[in-house]
Amino acid sequence: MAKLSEEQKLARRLQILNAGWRCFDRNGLHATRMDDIIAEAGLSAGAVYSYFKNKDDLVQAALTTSMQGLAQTLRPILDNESPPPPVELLESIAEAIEAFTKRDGFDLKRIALLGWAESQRDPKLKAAMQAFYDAFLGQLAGCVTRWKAAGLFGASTEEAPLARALLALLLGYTVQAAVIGGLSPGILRAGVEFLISQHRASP
Amino acid sequence: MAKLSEEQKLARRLQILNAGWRCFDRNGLHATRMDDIIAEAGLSAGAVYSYFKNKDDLVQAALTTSMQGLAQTLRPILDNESPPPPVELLESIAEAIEAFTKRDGFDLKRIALLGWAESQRDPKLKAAMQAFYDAFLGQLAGCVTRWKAAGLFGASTEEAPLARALLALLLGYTVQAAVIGGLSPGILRAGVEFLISQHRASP
Amino acid sequence: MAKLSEEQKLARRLQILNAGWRCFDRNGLHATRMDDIIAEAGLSAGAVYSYFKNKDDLVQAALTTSMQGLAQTLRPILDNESPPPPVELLESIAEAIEAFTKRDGFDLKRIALLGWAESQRDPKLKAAMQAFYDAFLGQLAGCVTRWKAAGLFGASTEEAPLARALLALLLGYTVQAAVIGGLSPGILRAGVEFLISQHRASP
Amino acid sequence: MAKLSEEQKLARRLQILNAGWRCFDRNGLHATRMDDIIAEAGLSAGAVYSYFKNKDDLVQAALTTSMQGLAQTLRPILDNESPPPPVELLESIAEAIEAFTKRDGFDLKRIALLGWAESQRDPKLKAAMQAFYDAFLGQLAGCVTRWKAAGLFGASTEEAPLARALLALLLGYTVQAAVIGGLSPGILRAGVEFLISQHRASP
DNA sequence: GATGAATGAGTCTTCATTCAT
DNA sequence: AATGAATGAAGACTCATTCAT
Repeated sequence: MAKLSEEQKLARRLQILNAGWRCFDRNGLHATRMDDIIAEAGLSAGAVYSYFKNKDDLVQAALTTSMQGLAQTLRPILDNESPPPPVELLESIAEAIEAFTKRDGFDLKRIALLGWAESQRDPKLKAAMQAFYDAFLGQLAGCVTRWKAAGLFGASTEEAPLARALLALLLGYTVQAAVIGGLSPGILRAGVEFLISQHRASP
Repeated sequence: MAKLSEEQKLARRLQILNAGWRCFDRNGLHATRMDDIIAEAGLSAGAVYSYFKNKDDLVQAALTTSMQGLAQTLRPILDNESPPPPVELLESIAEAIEAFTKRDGFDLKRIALLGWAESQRDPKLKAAMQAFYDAFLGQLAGCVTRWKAAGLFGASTEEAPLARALLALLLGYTVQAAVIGGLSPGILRAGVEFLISQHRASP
Repeated sequence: MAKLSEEQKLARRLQILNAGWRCFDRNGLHATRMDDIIAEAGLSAGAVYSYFKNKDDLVQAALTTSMQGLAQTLRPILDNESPPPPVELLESIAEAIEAFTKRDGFDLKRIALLGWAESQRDPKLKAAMQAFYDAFLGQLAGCVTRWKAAGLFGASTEEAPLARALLALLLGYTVQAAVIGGLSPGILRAGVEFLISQHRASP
Repeated sequence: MAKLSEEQKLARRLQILNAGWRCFDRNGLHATRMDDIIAEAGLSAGAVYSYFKNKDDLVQAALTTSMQGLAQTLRPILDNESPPPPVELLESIAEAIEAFTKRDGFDLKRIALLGWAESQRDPKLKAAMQAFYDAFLGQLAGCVTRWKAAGLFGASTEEAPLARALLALLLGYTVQAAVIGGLSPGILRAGVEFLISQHRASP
């Protein structure tokens, strides 16, 4: 049989990854059997095992590929030299997340939940996850710095806690979208706008 | 072995639940073997199985008991007739969560992550989870109503989106605490305070 | 607690045996759990085990007691000095079997089937069964001898094969009654009468 | 391991069935462990489970395959347009049963007893068994009809009861062969011949 | 005597992975 | 390169029996 080109290999790998995501979305990481993924991919066991060393390898790839893709998607928004105000930034990140995670037959937000759970017991995954979120926090902190420079926040505003709060909103958005449903970037934005609208004692 | 009193049975059940929580915290829901829990509980297989029909039953109980306990813990805070302003409310809820979830040998926040993941594939659990969070959202919306009555928010403030945002902050707090670490109720509070401090165009 | 009289003990034993028969009838020998019998008898585990050494002992007792009871029931019919002709004898034996085996909540004919199956793997039971059927065959052979003496059969008639055929009819009656249903002593009698009515070449 | 042909699969299935029959013959349906069958078949657990869903499935197959095979074996004898007289028919059926059931390392007559017992608690098996015996009875009744047409029996002879009696003889033959031993088709034939030889009042 | 909670060896079944063809 | 049959270790659960109270 003809040798596969590098390109074909990558496509095949993605095909398996997609099958994995679909299965994981449906049944979780552990309850999904290799046979499920094999059947969903429409390949043979041997074929799948020639692309991934074992189940753990495939799980890692499914999770990290997802994270890397999201990081790449969010980069232009987060690295924006003059980021829009928090509320708008949050909404556009949420919309980017939504666009990136909504796939045919699965939703990467749901996969993210699986990844968080799995990271509790898998140190390698935990490290990857921390690196991803540390970078995310760093980018958010950068936005805060630029907001301060632009006069949107006072000089005493600390980057780290605010970045944490912003990340919390996005993470909490993801949990609600996956577990409860009924949430959209617009609603999140509205909620945060209402929160900020809290009456303050005049100076 | 005399007939066990209802009280003794409950204590034994809790003993098994604690063993389960410890094991789940350590190794996740699926990778934890019944034997792990049995050994951790210091009982025999038969004894454990006389309190829980099967592994799934124990998992359900571990997850729902945890949710119910938290709901009960938060009730006085959330049903407060004159709730403190958002920032303080968030901090005190986060502190209550912290106090409730930090256990000997495990952390129920980590268990919550496992529950979210599991709820993706278990409809019964998903329903329980939705009921829990719907109630939570309802209580938060109640706080918003009372804040509006107290003049803290304008009349046009909508309860639902704001409740969603507040829940997102708490959920995101939980994820960060479990997955990244380095977060405390105080830091969350500070972050939200900074967020609210955003300069606004004067009216 | 007061000491039980011999009589009470026997009654209690029979109570357990009845529970056993009911359970065995419902679910077979092996699929019936001791707990089933214990619950059906309305006793405690300890109580049952004070009457029967273990499950095998109870099974043996259930099976042999049933056989002994039937042997005793059939004795007057089989030891009759001037037995009625074969067809009538068969019908009255079948009727006696019917009367003996039809119980409240179970049917000892069905238990007999379980016993035959079990005797394939339990040498002790097999021996008991062979003794029972050997005695049965002996009694039937005795009837044949008396029929010959009474001129009902020719002198060349052999006892053993005829006894075997008669026993086969009764055993086959039992199987059909238990497995297919729709059989009664009267139908069996009619069938054998028709069989005997076969036209013979005149001498 | 290339793809197995349908033929190879059937052979493999039969190999497992044979192992099952041997084990069941030796130790009964319930006391036989899957590991016994697996070892007897010389396969791995997984291999056996790829041919039979579970133990119950294998038991069903062992029992029904046996019945189907017997039905097929007896068909030419039972559907014979001019059946030999009852005594000869019985003998030839018994001989066919003997030839069909006597296998290498087991005896399907003994398995039949296990099947009757099991059918008491398994509705699916009970239905299969009833269908099998109903067909058998129908074929025997057909023989009676043909005997009547041939003048061997009077016009008033009823098919059903006679068929029942004939079936009883064959079933009783099976029980005796399996439980007591010492019976052969020839002895059964002799017994029935003696039974029919009963002196009758001349017309 | 009676109870019924506890034990733990024993079974069925699954599923990740391999490798002969 | 590709296949998919075979492996077998691992894990959930049951149930006969005991014995402390």
